[in-house]
Amino acid sequence: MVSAPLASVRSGAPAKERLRLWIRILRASRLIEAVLRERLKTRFDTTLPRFDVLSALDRAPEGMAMSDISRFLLVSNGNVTGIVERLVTDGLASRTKRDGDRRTSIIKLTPAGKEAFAAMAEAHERWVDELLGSLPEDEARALAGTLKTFESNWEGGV
Amino acid sequence: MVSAPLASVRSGAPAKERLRLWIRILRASRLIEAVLRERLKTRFDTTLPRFDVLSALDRAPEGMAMSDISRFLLVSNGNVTGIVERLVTDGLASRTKRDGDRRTSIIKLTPAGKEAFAAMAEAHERWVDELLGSLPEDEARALAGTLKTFESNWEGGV
DNA sequence: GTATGAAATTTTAAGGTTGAAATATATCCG
DNA sequence: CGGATATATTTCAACCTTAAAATTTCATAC
Repeated sequence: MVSAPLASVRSGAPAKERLRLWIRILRASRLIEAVLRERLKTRFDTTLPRFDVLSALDRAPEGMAMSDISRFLLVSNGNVTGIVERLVTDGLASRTKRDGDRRTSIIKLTPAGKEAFAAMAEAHERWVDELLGSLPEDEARALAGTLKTFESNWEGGV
Repeated sequence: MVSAPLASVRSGAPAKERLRLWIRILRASRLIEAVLRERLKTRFDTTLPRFDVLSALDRAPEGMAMSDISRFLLVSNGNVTGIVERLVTDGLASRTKRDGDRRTSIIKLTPAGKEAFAAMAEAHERWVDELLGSLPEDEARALAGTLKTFESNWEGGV
């Protein structure tokens, strides 16, 4: 035995503290998600996963491969298959083959998809602003900064 | 027309700022959840929702009604039905009727359930500590405080 | 060119999730 | 008492989600 576990050495009781933080992050995101989901349903008759995919596609006018979408949204490949399928059926997205690689589909928003997303995005932004309205501007910025650093560290570390 | 929209008056461009924050919260929680889910599966052959229910039950030695569980975990009633069903099948939870009200079931951990949860909780706490390890202690505390306030405001407002 | 392995995607099975409808029980009030 | 209303829960259909297996296509090395 060379030393106590690192975690115990770092400081008082960090594990408990971080666990509490994690629970708070989880609850906050679930509270917000629940409201957004419900509003997307009642006002636009759509779902959060569909909105997420539209949102990803909207930032990529040149289109995205299926795997780009799943990587960006942090969901599995098979998951995206079904959602895109329904978006295509509904006329909001299109899929074409990429020249030179018949494995890859390129998914794009259709004009109808762009239009539908624009309306949703506008409402979505208002809702989020409302739901997070109790956070003072500076705290929001600080929080975002901390989480950004966290996410950056993720790629390298974990 | 009396005034510009409140959001625009409060300060520069708060909506965008809060939207960014929301996206970061969402991504952070998805990143962490993905790891926890994968580890619960490989090391304990269970799922995050099951773990969540066990965790809720563990804090309530006297047992919980189905609706207590769903309210606490922020999920729907019907959802809990299925998860508890499987926990009971696996011998980790028990359901009994409450005297005087035959609508209500009281769900409790069995001894096997307590034991299984204890092992998982210990690992879970270590994992979270590891995954959030890149956050300095003071930032973690600040973040938790902000989120706590946010959650408190929730009940009153929104 | 042809085997071999890598890459992109879909399929499949199991389970999670919701909102709404259905069921069962309790309570309240005239 | 008996009907109306409220509460606790389950059922249902549709969709989301994952991990793993299967499929298709590509790239590389003989």
